[in-house]
Amino acid sequence: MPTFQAPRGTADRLPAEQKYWRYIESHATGVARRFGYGRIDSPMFEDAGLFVRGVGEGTDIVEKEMYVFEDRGGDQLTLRAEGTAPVCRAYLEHGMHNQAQPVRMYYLCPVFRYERPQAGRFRQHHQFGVEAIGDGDPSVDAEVIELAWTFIHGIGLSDITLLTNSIGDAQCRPEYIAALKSYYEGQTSNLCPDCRQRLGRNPLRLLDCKVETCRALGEEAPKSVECLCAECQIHWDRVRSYLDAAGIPNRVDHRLVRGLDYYTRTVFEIQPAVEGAQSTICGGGRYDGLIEQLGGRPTPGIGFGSGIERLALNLRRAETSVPDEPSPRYLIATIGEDARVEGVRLASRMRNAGVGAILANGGRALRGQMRQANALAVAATLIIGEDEVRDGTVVVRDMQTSSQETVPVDQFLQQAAG
RNA sequence: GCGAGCAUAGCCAAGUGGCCUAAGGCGCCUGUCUGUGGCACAGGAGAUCACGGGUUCGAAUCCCGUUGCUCGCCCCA
Repeated sequence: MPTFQAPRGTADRLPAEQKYWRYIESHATGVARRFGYGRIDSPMFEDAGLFVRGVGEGTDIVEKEMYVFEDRGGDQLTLRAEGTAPVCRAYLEHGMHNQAQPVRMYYLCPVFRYERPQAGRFRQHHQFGVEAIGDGDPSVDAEVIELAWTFIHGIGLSDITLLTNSIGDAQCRPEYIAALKSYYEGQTSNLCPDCRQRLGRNPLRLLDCKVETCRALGEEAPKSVECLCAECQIHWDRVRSYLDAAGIPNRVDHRLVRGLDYYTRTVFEIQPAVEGAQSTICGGGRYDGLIEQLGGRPTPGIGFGSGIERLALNLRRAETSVPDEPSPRYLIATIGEDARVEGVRLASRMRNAGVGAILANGGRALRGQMRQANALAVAATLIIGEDEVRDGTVVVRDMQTSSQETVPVDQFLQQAAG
């Protein structure tokens, strides 16, 4: 017999860990609602071209991480590789520019990338993300960042750092990159081999290299916020002052650059205090060129994505207390076949009345059924034997106090439902 | 895509070439207790020792390959 296991980089989410997910999701939807964001669910797969165009041809995601397949009709499709491009596609497809701007949306969905799995990284992971499309005002930047901050604080992760930066726009970024390049070109002998490669392809990436000598060079390198054009400068100053007004502490990190091509101006990340390679739990930024890139009129937008697996990992690490999933309070134990029938009847009536009930494994002696009640940690066990069947009663045993009383079935139902 | 470590029952694990037809613990099931849990005691089920090949009289144990997992790099959430 062949055996199967979950595909590499994927994981079963077992009942025992569901509480973390329910907890995170309910906080996410709650925060989104308070900020006025409406939920959007887009398809799990899209036209492959959407991501190629949206995320950028040279990015790792497009170059080597997308799940691309051809369907039976010959269309090239891609499992959702990222959250923002599909939302922008929907914005265009449904003419959302006719709604009040910005259009505020959030999503909670799986994302697929073909990567080497490791701590906090999977081939299928899940993101909570928001997008505010159609208004380039810096107050929207601050709003989105505040939403992220509020969300992560709300789930109980308080030892976190918000990093911000501005990487300019189509006007000023080329100049900045040129400045950066010429700075590093004078230092090539001090660069690590990786960085020498990056210099040609993606100079921004030199900034976040971890090699000691490169780090030192990065400290001295030209900073993007020093090369902003006038508009970007004003935008950046306002974002910062709005963040101050909202009381959101943040640290400007000149080395913060993001790997997706579409980012402009404001970029940000939230990091937990615990060191780890895959530590970023939230990342986002402004993408004012993306909608146009996808065939729409120039439309500003900003958003973030937050990895739920990483959030859950951090909740566990921080030993944050997370409420248990509600489970039935009652287990029904029966003795004999006649009682069994009554047990089935009672369970059914209870559930119809909105009361949770589990029928014990009837093949076992009462003793075994009681053990089961204990293992399932129910609040009370309902026992039905010959006497109870005859009298139309049920024994209600409180598992905590070990006290029990015999009550008429109807009376019990009324009490339990009320 | 690159580098490193690991792989024994559902989980944790002993075992480092021959009393291994594989210890122990958790969990599960049964009994002690004919209709009453948590404790204790007794018993039971559950393992092609990841897979394939090799070395050897003999392999869970040594070697090679494959697969998987974990960790790091790259990148990202």
